[in-house]
Amino acid sequence: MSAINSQPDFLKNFLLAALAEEDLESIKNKLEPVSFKLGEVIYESGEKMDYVYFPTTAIISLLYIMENGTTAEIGVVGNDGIVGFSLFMGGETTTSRAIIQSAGRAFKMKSKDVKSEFALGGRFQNLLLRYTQALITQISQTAVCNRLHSIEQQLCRWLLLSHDRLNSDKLVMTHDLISNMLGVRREGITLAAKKLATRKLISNSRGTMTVIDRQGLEGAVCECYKVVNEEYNRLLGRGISRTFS
Amino acid sequence: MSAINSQPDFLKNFLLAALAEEDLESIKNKLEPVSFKLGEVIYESGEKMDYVYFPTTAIISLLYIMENGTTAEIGVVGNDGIVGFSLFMGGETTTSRAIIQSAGRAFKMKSKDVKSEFALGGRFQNLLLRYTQALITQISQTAVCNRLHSIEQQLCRWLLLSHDRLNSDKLVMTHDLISNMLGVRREGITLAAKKLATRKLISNSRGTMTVIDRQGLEGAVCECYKVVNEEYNRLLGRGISRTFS
DNA sequence: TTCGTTCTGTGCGTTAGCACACATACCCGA
DNA sequence: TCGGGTATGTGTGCTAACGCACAGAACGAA
Repeated sequence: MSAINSQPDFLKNFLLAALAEEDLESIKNKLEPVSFKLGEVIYESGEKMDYVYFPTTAIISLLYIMENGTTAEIGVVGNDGIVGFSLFMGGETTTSRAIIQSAGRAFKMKSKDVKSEFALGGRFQNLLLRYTQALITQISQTAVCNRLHSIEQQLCRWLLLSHDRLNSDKLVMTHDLISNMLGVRREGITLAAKKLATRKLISNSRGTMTVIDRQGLEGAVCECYKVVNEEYNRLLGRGISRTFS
Repeated sequence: MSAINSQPDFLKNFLLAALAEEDLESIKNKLEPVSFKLGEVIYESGEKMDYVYFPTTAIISLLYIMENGTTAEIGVVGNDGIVGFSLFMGGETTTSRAIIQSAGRAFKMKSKDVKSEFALGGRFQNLLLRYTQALITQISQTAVCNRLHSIEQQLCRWLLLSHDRLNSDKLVMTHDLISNMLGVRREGITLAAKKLATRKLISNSRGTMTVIDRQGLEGAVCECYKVVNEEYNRLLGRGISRTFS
């Protein structure tokens, strides 16, 4: 699961890493590694889950699908969090789909095990609840951002959210994929991406976008990005952003 | 607190009403009635709360205020819920403001008491968590609705949300207030309201809007309204909608 | 190498929502 | 009863984003 001298892989997930040694003792044996491909659906709206997932390198989008098939992202989870809040919140299912936005690895844990650990009411429960509050902040900010900000600003936000959760500056994603996430037209993304490329903040080639000027992107993004990040920081004691730690 | 033959007032709050007799025993002595005026701010973004609130007749909006002063509603709470999830979720504060959208009454409970009841892990905890999940659904749907639907559809949704949480068909609210909630221009609301009035779904006079044809409104609203309502129903065993019980 | 597929760039015309301006109508308190 | 503040109805551009259509570029499998 890891090289002899390095930390165990599951500690790459910030939530798991935030647990104390004694909490991890009972949990680490219940974790199983799993890897995901781009576009894979982890769960479907209304479907019961058998597992929750602690991503390490994968990024998962929470997507809402309208009756007419159009989609919009409501939140994103990477190595900062956990996929499957409805299990410990008691609802069992949600109205959104969880889909792999960037291929990678995660650790899964059986629903039953999560529930029993959660019911103990200790640090694990506390951490999951605080994370869920951070996710609520992210979803709220998405609502606000959808209402009030331009596609260009939102694209910056989305690129930064992805960049924070990856090790690379190269983001493997098509304009079409991003447009589905942001709930806008593909052409809108092409246009916004070109503008950002002109300003030398990113470069843009078929199927990949590369972050060139991280600081520049942070200058171009709306306040939504920073607000969410500071809230993660406050709630979980550690930011996700590569720059504002 | 109530007439001799009628149920206690606090049971007008669905969450409290959903508790079993024995759960209420320890809680009801910790509730204090309070009444609110339109526009009153219950708590400010980042501010610690001394109380949570179980509304009975009041309606509270959760509002996000941008740096430039523009606002957008991320959720609404009436007799269906509780204001102050951040207390039991562990974050203590949120990034949004809670403001009275419709004057009325509520019961308040001390933070400390909520936390200790929550920590017992019984039905009270379960109910609060399920409610919070329902709120997440509402916030998510707001995000989606902001992205994909017209002002007219959103106005319908907002009128129905308010109508559900009131005893009257007469909603005391100006176009300006609504525009702040929906994060659009006042003129946009005026226009949309006129369209709805032309279709005889509502009537429109200075400072008040009256629901005339509830069913017609439900026909004009986007799917977002129904989705949230069904989710409340599923999670809390009872809908909020006046029609889809 | 070739052919089909996928991704990106671009150019329309159309619409929703914005900013600002202003007229009117209403309510309440002095 | 008479202002003055507040709420509403309209109009005129303007911009962002949309829907559609299509062309070229890059890629990948046969």
